[in-house]
Amino acid sequence: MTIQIHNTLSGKKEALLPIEKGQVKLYVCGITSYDYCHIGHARSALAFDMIVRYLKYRGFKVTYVRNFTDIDDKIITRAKEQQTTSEELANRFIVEFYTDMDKLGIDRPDIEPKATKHIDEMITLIGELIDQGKAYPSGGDVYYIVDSFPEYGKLSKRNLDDMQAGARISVNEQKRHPMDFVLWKGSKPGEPTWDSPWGPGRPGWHIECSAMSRKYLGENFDIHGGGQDLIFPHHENEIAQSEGANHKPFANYWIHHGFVTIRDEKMSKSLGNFLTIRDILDHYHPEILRFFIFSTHYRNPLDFSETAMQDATAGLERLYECIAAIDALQPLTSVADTASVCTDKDIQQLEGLETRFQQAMDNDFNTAQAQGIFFDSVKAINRIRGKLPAVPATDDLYLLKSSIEILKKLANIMGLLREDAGQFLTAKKNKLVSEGDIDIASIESLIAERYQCRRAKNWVRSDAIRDQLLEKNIELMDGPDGTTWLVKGN
RNA sequence: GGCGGCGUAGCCAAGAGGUCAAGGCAGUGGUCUGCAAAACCAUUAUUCAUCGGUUCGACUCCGAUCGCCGCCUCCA
Repeated sequence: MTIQIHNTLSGKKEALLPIEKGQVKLYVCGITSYDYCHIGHARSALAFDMIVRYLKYRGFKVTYVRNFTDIDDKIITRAKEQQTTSEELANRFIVEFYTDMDKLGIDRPDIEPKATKHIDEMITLIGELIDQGKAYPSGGDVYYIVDSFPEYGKLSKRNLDDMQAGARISVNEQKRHPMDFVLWKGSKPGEPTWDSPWGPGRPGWHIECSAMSRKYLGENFDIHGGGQDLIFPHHENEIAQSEGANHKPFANYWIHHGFVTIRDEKMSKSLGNFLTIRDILDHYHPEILRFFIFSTHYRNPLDFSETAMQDATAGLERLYECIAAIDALQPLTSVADTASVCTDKDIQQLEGLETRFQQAMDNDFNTAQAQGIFFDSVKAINRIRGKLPAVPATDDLYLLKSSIEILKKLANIMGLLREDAGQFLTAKKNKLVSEGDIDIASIESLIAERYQCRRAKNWVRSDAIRDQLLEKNIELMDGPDGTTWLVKGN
């Protein structure tokens, strides 16, 4: 069974057949570094983190390149506002980016090139395009001749005529054709600048990815990815530049993930409806964000809301509760000749876990379906656990423990279930207590008092204590081993 | 206006030409409990926006209609 990937270029799912057997070369457009990252950036980083991990899990060697755009108009403008240099600003937000990525537990790509470190490569590439008559200098800028690339529009499925019908193409006297796009921008006084054969300036946005992907992955490589908003013009232009210069297919597969929306609208600075990664991480454990993001297929829009995050919290806790319960089973109590309590259905369910997971993930990285499979397994595990006698059969115990190990291994591809289950659950409790207006000592002392009341069958006082704590959002649970408690809410 | 996508139970969300339309949340019933809570188990769509067509058979393919979203300008 091969991995099927939805390829934006063909609009269809295709089997992943790398250029070099067993080796996948992946280029992903990273951030423009001028501000804190929002959850849309998180989705991008998380999606490709998952994809890379899955490819590795399936036995591929992966070379993963993700760039930093550290020079562009927004950076220059923002640096001016903050009375600093573009370089300082860009570097500062790269550090902040890493802080967020580390908190989310995202692995570093193999290569993370910065645009400003590859000006020479870009100048070389622009020179090649000019030599081939596919670009022209004009007024200190250099433009790409879109008419020189007959396949222009093949990725975004549009043609030059359609686009010109749209009224929003900016008029620019320097351009021969309104859709020609800039490869090199002449610099204005006070702007960061590099020397070039066409005068001082800086690179256009699209050229960096063509130049850097060629340097690190070659002229033709396997997968190129990014957000859906990059399809046009960014990736379309990259294709025009790279295939125009190299006369070879550029990326074989294009993967584009969907947006994170809020109230069904794309997050954007102009609408002011964006949330930064750290906004979220202030309130939610990183795995909750991951669980939420992977609860939908990567190409679909994902609507952020408190409710959705609460659902994600509940779902993730269900998984952790299951693990914690199995962790708590004592392996030494098992005896070989105890009868098994597992039904064939449960055994089949658990033994099929990894295969079913692979089938889901092979199908264009369907994490939503994969999560469903986790829950199927949890249900089977809980069902068995519920029937377990005080001295369970060795085989049953082994099945439970090994299923949990597989579950954790597979969930790890999405970066989930990495924590110790007990710690995950108590950490949350402690956090909630610290946010409330009662401390653990008072809770414990009231529970101790109630214990005495309950022994004396003083239900009135005992219930009063319970209600008193409930007002503070502390819920009591009487079990055979004493009373435990939790904090209501999320 | 052009192009692309989506519309599945109260909410979120998979699936896919033909046995029961995954799973999560919420709801309901049960186990447990002094009563609860939590947890666990069970259960919840004769139906997949609407209308036509293709087919022995469609939620899944085709066409139209309605609604929503995105791109066409920087954007993950």
